[in-house]
Amino acid sequence: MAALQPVRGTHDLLPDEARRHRHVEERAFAITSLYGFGEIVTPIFEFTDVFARTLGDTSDIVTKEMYTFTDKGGDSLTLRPEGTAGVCRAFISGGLAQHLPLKLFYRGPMFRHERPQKGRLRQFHQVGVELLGVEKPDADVEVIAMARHLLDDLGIGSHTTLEMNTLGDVESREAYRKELVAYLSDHLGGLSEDSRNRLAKNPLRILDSKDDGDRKIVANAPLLSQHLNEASRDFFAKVQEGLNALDVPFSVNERLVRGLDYYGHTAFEFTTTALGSQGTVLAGGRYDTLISTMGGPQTPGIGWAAGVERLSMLSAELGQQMEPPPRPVALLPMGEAAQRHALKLSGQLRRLGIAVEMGYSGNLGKRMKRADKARASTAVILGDDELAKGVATVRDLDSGSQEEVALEALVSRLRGK
RNA sequence: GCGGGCGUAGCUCAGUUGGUUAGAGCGCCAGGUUGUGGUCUUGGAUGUCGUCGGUUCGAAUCCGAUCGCUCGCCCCA
Repeated sequence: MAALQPVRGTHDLLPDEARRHRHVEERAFAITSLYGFGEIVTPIFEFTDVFARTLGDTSDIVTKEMYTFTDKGGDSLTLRPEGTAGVCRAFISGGLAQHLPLKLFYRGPMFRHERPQKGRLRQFHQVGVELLGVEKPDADVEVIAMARHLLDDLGIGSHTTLEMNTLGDVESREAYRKELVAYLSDHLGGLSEDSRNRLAKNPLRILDSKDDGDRKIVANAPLLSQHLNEASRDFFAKVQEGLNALDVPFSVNERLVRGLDYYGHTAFEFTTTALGSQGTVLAGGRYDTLISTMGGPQTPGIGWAAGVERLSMLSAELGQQMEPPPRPVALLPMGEAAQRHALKLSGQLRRLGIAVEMGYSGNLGKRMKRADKARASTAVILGDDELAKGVATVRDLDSGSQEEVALEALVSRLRGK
């Protein structure tokens, strides 16, 4: 037990859990397909710069959570902590600008070196989307509605709520930032240590602080919404109108600030109370400056990412039933001639799309037991007696009734089941 | 990175104020039924009591360290 342990914060997915996990990914893929998204697969590691430059020098991800290592060639590489930076890098290196607008879906493992908790692992999985090349608020509406659609599809829609905010465009944000810093500087003494550190680097984050002292100060702080220029205000209004038109409920949370530097305009977050303190289930926002910052052509983007483990836990806890895998037919050959015959039969049946479970060894009783455990619907007993008569015994495992069926008729008989 | 709780069989857990051979249920294996499962019944196996060290005549039990899990903080999916 102590000898061989998985690396801290990593987790094996055994078949039952893996199935649920896969279900989430497949539904996400299916739903996003309905909106015209196609899958992109990017490497799980990139040059460290890809993340360090884009996520922001002050983000927690960059300062303390990255899995960074030096490879044999001396390059600094990092296991991807999130998906957007890699997708944008692929967009630039692949010269995809000529295919805009681009709707991309991705899924796969992400890595963050932090203290594991319920719904938080060091290797975890996300599904996410990026819509590139559309600067109009229609894109925001579509992408957010799609997120709602997915959560509903997974049966957790009623347990999640959508909060949104706008961070405005660069001009609005800079103007606000100045005023916020001025206000907070006047109240420096009351701020927590964390927040004092954030003041110079990323003051907007202080709005989101959970520290009581900070909250009191923040309560009277100037609001971003009052510093939005007309374009930013108009943009946010259009997003809200669109969501209303689609009957996607939301509330505006002025203190919602995303953790990564590249966001502007729309920021949103679907949260739940059913997962302890890890309440965020799906989150995203607009990033119109990211690609150009990375050295690509000025290209607007909006996207979101969702934690597969969190979605999977939620759908499990809320009792959404998984479709069980198909029930197999169990073949129970007794004797060598029967074994050969059953082997052939298993091949035929499987090629017809019928699941087959073949007992590897043991007497009939043991094989029956295994057939039962495999949830087989039917057991086909093939012994020397039967073979000599040119028949097989077909037993219905639910009713317990059985009959002899001619070998020639066996395949069509089992197919009919 | 910081704080609290917890590590006993494959799983869920019990184990009295330290006292001899460490228990239950479930699961697993075998018999009852040498070719008939799911029910029933009888029996059986399985533990470096997370690890290392300390206190003690004696430690699963007390102390320390360490590893892991877990909950919360920070932050996030």
